Amino acid sequence: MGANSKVISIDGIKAACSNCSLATLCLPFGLDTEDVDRLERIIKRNRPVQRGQILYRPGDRFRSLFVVKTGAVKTFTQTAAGDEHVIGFHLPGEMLGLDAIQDDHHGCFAKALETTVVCELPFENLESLSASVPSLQHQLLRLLSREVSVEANMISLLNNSTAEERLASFLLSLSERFKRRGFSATDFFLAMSRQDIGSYLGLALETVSRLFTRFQEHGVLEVDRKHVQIKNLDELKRMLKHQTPCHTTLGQSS
Amino acid sequence: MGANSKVISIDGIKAACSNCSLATLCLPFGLDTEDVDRLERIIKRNRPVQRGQILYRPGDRFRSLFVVKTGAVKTFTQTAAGDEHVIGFHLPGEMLGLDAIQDDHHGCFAKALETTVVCELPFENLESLSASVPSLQHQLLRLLSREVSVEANMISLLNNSTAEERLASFLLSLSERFKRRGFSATDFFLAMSRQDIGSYLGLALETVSRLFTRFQEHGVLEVDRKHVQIKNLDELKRMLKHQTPCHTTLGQSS
DNA sequence: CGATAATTTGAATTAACTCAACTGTTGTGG
DNA sequence: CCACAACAGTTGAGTTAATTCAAATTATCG
Repeated sequence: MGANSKVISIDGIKAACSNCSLATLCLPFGLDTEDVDRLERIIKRNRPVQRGQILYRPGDRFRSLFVVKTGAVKTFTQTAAGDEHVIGFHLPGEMLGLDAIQDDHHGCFAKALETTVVCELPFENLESLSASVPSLQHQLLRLLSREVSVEANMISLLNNSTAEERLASFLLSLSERFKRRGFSATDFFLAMSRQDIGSYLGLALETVSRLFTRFQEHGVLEVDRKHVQIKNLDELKRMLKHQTPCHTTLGQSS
Repeated sequence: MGANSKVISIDGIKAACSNCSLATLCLPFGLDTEDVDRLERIIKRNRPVQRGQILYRPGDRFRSLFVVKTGAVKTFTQTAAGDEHVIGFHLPGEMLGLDAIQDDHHGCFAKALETTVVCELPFENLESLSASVPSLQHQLLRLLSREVSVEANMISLLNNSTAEERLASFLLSLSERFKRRGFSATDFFLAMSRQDIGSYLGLALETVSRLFTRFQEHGVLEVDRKHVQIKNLDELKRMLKHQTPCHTTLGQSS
């Protein structure tokens, strides 16, 4: 950490927010060159996390926020009985750990769904830097606020939608998020299992499976295991038209 | 606004965070006397809002955060068809508007459920003050983070609980919140309708009504219209024991 | 006091769940 | 490289928790 930005670190990769394709989706958004430079100096670039590895677990001391650079992470809790409750999925450019600022400890698990690279932002440093960089403070507050909004949309989705609408909403959310990161909005791979999707959407995994089948039968999707192709984006959108509130931000997880 | 703290405003009431019984639940928490003083200077103390009045609506420019001093506020969206989806209930000491920082506009309605007094915190002032008062910045981030956690718990509740568990959780949340504000934890009045509760918990209002009846039959509650007495707190807690995650903060709204 | 709104209660319906069996995929060791 | 085990996903059938629709009852307010 704290390496001068001109020095190339041992593994040949530095944090380099300034070159990062995700910069406009991430904390550096709205910062000028000099401020990005200051931000870079506090970021730790971690080595890749392998599929199945845990980033943090409940009770862990909260030290850093994480941003997914590549790969995917799921956050979840576990009951005494041992079953998982998925809270969210985090794709490149999305931050995790925001819920832990509150009481200095993490309250859920974060696990890599595939080989994943994250940026680590030591929170104490971030906080003190924010105090002297107004645009960084603002962006941090915006990120938190965005998380609140996104979760409120999720609550609304769970309260007022059928299984079909939930899955449609989930797929559209993924589509949007991939698109914004420069990937195809209609052809992508799911990093998570049917079980995970079901847990996230409050549905039985069998229901998720049946819905994939039905969507395919109706020509909305082409599904082959983890590979999803959206064949009729409009129809997918139409599925949740009627329950749209005032101004919708599709229920995404981070 | 910006009145010198020694000057008594026209209606004889000043913001007076320093004397406020809610200070430890609110933004001043953790601030020293001098910093609280600075905070007070940017707070607008508004006249009471009557039952049914709107504090803000979707599309309104976001200018201020609000803290409920007395009374109760509900936040909700409305579909094109005109039905409400309740997002949360806000009791004394709880903040609202945090979701609007994100895009500078409110995304939901905030309506007083009864005669309510709120403190208004102009966000621009709050933000610039935060930059120079580290403990205020920290407390603001904590509040946002807390909101994220609370909403995550709500999502978990909606995903994994029966109607009975949801209502039990809701009542326990109210109980906790009243208790912390120095009111009775077992004897209180509901500011919201069965309809509102149902909308908030993702249940039909008839289901809520039936559950109140059942809880009463089982000796858990004594219910008379809006008046609720918890007769068996332990039993209420037992209802959601089995689904408890790692460390539970009961699903409250703010 | 009468009208409108809120709540309760009943009966029938249904969306999603659970349980169960089967199929396909992936990874491992002989 | 194949066999087998373990896991992930699909499909079917019966069950159920909560819903919807409907009616009756009880507050609330001008």
